[in-house]
Amino acid sequence: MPKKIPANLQSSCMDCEARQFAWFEPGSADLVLSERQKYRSSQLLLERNEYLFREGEVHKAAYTLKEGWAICYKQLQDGQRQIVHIALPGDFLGYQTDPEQTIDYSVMTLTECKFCSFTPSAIDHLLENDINLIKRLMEIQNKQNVACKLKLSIVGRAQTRHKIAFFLADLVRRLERRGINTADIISIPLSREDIADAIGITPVHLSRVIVEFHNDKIMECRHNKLKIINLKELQELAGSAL
Amino acid sequence: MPKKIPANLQSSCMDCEARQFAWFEPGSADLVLSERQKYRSSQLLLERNEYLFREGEVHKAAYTLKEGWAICYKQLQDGQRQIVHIALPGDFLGYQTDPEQTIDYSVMTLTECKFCSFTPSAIDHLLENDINLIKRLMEIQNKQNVACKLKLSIVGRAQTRHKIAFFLADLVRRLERRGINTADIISIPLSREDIADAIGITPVHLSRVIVEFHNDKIMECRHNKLKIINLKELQELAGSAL
DNA sequence: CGCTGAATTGATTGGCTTCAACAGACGTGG
DNA sequence: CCACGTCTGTTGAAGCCAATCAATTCAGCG
Repeated sequence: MPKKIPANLQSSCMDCEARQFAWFEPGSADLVLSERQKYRSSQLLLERNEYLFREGEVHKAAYTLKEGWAICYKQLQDGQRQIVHIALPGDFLGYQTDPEQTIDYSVMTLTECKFCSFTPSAIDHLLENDINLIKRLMEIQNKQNVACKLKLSIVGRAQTRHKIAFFLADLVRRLERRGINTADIISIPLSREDIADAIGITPVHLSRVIVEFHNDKIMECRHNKLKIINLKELQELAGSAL
Repeated sequence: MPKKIPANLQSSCMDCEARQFAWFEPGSADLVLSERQKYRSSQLLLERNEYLFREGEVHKAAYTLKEGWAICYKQLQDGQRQIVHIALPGDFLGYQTDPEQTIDYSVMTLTECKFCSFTPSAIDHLLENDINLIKRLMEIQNKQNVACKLKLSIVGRAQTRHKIAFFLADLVRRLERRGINTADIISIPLSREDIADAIGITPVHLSRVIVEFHNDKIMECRHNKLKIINLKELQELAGSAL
């Protein structure tokens, strides 16, 4: 069950580590942050494997993921799952220009997660009074768009080895920007099935190719631990895309 | 070569058939349309198989496709092509929040095409003075986002028959909304390779499955002509997604 | 220590690609 | 108007990559 964090225990936007990548990014407008924060409706705590919202629901809030990992996915009628995004701290989820519309994907936590939520009226108010927030929101949408087209082209046309390399290289880059030392062993709360569903292959085959990568001294990936051995080669396999 | 249409021959936004789907959509603000039109920088005429812009370029304008068909695609390093969108009249192309950024996809015409172009400064001016245009632009980005995630999930996880059905059903729906009678024979300027590159299979295999569909009395597709025989079944194959 | 779920590994199948040959449509020029 | 070349699309045969099914190993945990 999603748990609302009591108001007196909620943390401030000012101290948020995720802010660097989030809607309320740092900038010259820091003075008005406390003003903005008023419109952050509340903070939410979810356990592992809980849903923030599910595809098909009319779910009117939007969220910034503050802490934890989550997956955004769509489901086909035959039950097949395509993960469209691995959500990391700072990612903005669930925003729709029309809040009455059913949402087109589900968000499920992979770890315990903290979210900051925004109601449509709060978002409206922020947008109407802060041109920088509008621009930033557009930028976020734009980036999501670019990333989605890139994934589409990789999933549609790349070879399996390239798909895996792309997925990992992309993830590593994003973790790096969040201050994680990716030269060490990295903790990754993703199952084989999660990765497979993100790149459109089966977990069985993924397993085999990961062994290949290990033999080729590119990377190791076992027990939710990822160790990049040859980042340069991984990125080359991933393509100039990164 | 792209050809600029002389100012005195440019058509008005007011009479534009594509407007219904475009940025300057009809609405209560029709009175200010002539005001908006001032910021439409110019109109462009392209022949078949010409580029509006190419992936990797710094191309600062954005466009509404007014007439014709075009493809938006990305290219992998090995030359593989993924078509990310079939552009039809009204579609808004090439917009980026940061005009200095290189563009992430190419646009090539499939037929003679007419485009209405907007410079970044014109867009900025429009956005700063018309809250409805901001909202409309957000809505467009949002829709593109939703569509891209849907394509990703189909290309990643659906079976070939479903992919083809989805591609065609989606196209038919969009043509219908543009006033084309899709019960008749429809002219489609797409080669086998184009369709194959949109759904991530080979043209050879596509050809075979199209024969199957013909035998199953679902649709025919030959010589750039498409005839839907059993729309209901096509849509069912395509999935509840539509 | 045994239970459970995930990951690996092996054997087999099959869907799709690849390669190659052929047919059809279209445009051009004789 | 037909011959010719080109390009696109179709068809056939062969092979391979990845999926499937099943058995085994492994890690985590009570």
